[in-house]
Amino acid sequence: MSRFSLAVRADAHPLHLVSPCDTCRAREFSACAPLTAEEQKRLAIMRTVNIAPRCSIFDEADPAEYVYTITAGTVKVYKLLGDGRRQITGFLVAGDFLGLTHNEAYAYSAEALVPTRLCRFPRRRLEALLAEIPHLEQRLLAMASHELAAGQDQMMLLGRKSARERFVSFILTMSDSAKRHGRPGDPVFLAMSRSDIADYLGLTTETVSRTVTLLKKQGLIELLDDKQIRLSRLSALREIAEGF
Amino acid sequence: MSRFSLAVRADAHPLHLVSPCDTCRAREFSACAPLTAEEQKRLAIMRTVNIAPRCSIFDEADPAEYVYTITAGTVKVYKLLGDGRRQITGFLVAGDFLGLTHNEAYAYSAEALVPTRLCRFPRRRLEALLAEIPHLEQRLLAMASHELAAGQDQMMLLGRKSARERFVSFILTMSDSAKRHGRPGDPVFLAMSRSDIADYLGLTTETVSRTVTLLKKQGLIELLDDKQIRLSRLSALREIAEGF
DNA sequence: CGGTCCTTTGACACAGGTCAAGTAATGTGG
DNA sequence: CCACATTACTTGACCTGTGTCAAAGGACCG
Repeated sequence: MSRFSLAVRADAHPLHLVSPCDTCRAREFSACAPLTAEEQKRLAIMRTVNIAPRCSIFDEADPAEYVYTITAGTVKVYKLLGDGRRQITGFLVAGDFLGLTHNEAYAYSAEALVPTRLCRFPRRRLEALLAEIPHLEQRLLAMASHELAAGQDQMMLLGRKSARERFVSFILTMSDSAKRHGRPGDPVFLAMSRSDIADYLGLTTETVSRTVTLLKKQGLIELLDDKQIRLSRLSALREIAEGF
Repeated sequence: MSRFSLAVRADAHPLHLVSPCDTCRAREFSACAPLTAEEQKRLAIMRTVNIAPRCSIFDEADPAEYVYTITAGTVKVYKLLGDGRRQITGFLVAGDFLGLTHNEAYAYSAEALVPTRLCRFPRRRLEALLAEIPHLEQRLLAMASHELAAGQDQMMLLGRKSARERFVSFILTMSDSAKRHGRPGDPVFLAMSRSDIADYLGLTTETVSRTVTLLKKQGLIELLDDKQIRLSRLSALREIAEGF
């Protein structure tokens, strides 16, 4: 393991190149020595950026100058069609990587949902960094392969599931994700608006609203204060999500 | 660049660990020396497998023992819902990688569409290989990142596009992909059945059929023999696909 | 308080699904 | 090479889940 890969640990610098998510234990890297001058110099080109809610981080077709890791907050990633139709392709949280591409332009837009802190790194230099830090690349590959699997689940959701199945799948996924990040999984907290949920699930806000109302009436979920949802009958919800 | 990474070139062995697609030029690797005994021994665990049309390569939830590269033919990758609804998440062709996962089970099923040749490699050993061949991992990361972008396009298609927009996007994507692989892009050849197209686009065969008929009537496409489609008014088709 | 935005609810429309039948393509055995 | 079976594709009639449009609460905020 290269000395330099140790340097990108979470507590050494604002950039979480190694993110503290389920597969990536920040703790693993916390025992290493302080940075050398050479390493400090390289890391100096990283910057912490704070983003207010509803602020754009970058837009589709912008030149892809930076990659980011999210250190706090939530980001939505979306694409637009010519006439303004929107599809949200993912919600990213602390520990997630943003902006990785092999093209010269971003293929999607990214916007903060809540007050968000990012660490940014020039993409050109990251490519050089990747070349010399095999472990970083491994980690990125693991993250990409995880994203790929999640993407296939989402295609199944968008292509074949009913509105009810979509919403139930969504809250179950959010619950699992919260648990993996060490937050409570049962009253699920949904940071995003109805219209963001709709654009993520390929529905309209009206349909999402009606679906929630019906699930509530049927005693499958319970709406608590402050965008929290209790999963009242978990196994029934699981069956709905899997299409039985 | 490690000596070993040269050994996985296309002409040295049936396994295209390095695939001859747009970003990966098999030619790049053709000038290197013959394999050493050590390298030959490692490569001996690769096997060429021939698969007939409609034959399963592996199923969702099967233990993920192998990874594959496709050397000839076409493979469809799909997921099933509890009641049998199907979503095809991709069509893979020569040069594509199949079965990469960080879990112990495959997250989807794979089946040959036409007579197909695969090279398979035990996944456990691939992980070891990745650790010592940085260039292979870089290539995989590039492929994964390309797949990720394609997946987002597909989410937009499934979540927000009409049947007509979906079909037009589909044939344009197939056309581009054929061109990248050095085959003609204008009369597009669609190897898959209507029902596979439907399951890929989140539609029914009937809707696909009606959509094709209408596009034909409107002079936007022309159906030739043997599953070939001529893109008669390319710029109009492009506009439809982008939602204008 | 009064405005703005978000969410819910209702009435209705329509794209695409379902069911059914017909036609073309493909395969198969004699 | 031809009957015949089978599967793939197309077309029609009708239905339904979700979208559209409109309006009425609610929540938040200056």
